[in-house]
Amino acid sequence: MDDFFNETRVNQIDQEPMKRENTNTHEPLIQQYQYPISQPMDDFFDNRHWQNDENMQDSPQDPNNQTPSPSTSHDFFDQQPSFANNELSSPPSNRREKQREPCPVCGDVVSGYHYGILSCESCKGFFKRIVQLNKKYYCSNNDQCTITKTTRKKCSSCRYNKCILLGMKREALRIGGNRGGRSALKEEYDKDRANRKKKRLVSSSSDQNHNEHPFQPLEMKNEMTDFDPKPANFLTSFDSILGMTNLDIIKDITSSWIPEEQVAERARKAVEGMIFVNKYSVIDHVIRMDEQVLFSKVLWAKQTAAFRELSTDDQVKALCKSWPHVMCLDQIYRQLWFSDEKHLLLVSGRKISQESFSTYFDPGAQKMAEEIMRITTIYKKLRIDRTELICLMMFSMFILDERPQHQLIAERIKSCLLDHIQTHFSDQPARFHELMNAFRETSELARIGTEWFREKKLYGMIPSTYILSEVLDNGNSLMQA
DNA sequence: ATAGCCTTGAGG
DNA sequence: CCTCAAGGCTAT
Repeated sequence: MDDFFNETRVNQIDQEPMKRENTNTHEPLIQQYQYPISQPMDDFFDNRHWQNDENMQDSPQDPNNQTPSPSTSHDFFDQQPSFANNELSSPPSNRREKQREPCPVCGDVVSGYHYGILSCESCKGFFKRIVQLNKKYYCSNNDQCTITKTTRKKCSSCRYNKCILLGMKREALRIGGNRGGRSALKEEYDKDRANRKKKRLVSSSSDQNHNEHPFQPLEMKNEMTDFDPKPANFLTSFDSILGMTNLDIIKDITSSWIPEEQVAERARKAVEGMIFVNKYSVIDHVIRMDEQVLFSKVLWAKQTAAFRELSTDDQVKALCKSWPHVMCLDQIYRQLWFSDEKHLLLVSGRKISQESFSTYFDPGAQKMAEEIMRITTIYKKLRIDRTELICLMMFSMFILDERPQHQLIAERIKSCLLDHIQTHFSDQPARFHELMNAFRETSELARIGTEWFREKKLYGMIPSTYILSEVLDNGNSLMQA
């Protein structure tokens, strides 16, 4: 079963990597709508060519196109890769860049691009083994292990998860095991190299890049300029939320938000050519899209000062714990701003009417879909605005971890939300509590969703080739009652 | 199983 | 030619 899915996904990589067209034409319109209820977007969206995906083109695509990966600061400068003996024959800047990169996974010395990211030899070999031999590992520490050069042998499960989350791609392994030649990911690597070069120029000309954070996605600069640049009046980048006002924080997390249309574009590419054959294929379809949604949320989060408060490992852990919440809130966001009360709107734009839930979904998924519809109406009644929803999503990423640092950030986000409400809804003293009540219901749904996901996985209906499945299926203690 | 070093080979 | 990211080999 796994093999079957492996095959289908692996096959896609030999094709040309996906090219992103600029699809940003609608988003400014969308973002103007702060109040979904009074300004329904349905008309606007109903005539879109992508609203139903019957007419999918069969152009090649890369479902894992989104490649988070780090670039770093750090102090491994003095180490020399032992294999860099051809040093003199290559462009010096390029070489030097590689030398000073710590491996994002373990901190060892980077030897080049491997399976999608810059990494060291050992992590390259590790990832290759895992994928080639189709190994499965389990963590006895609730997927909470920290991976460093010295600890990397201790927990293969956490190491592998970290590889995946940082952007290593199983598909980068060749099907036939052919040696030599160029990587299928060459274009990505070239882009990333260009970005790093640009970034180095910028940081060396302006200031020390002492505030560089190690958890930066590959091509992030590109992504964000392609996507949704922060408004010109908000150019400050903060080191820490400690030095920011609540308003700064709100601006920071809302301006990095990746527009729905661009998430949709990515999700559609990921399911191009797939058809709904049966209920299982719907699960497959939805999960494949959700993977893209999640990547977008990761990109978003990593742009924000609040999330950057955490170490790389804590960021990974935070995502592992909160992804069901994030996905629920994102679906609610989609329902509120882009759908109507009668349909569940998938991120691809496909609509599923409430009456046909039972046709498309198994009973568990049906219950969840219905819950989404119900909880959406609660938020709708409250007339939640975009800022509030985005704050709640950020809040959910911290509140599930009991450690003091996480709780502190969660509290801060909460106070931002409170501020926002007091400023814009001063006539509604109960609004904050009502929102938090709705959030509690959303959390309960996320818990149910997690159980559903586990069950499906147990029955082999969610292949472990999915990142969602492999990396993020570990939020055991999701709920505080 | 790990990780350092070696070999390959398409594309520049 | 050369590069460099894939796969391979092997002592630990």
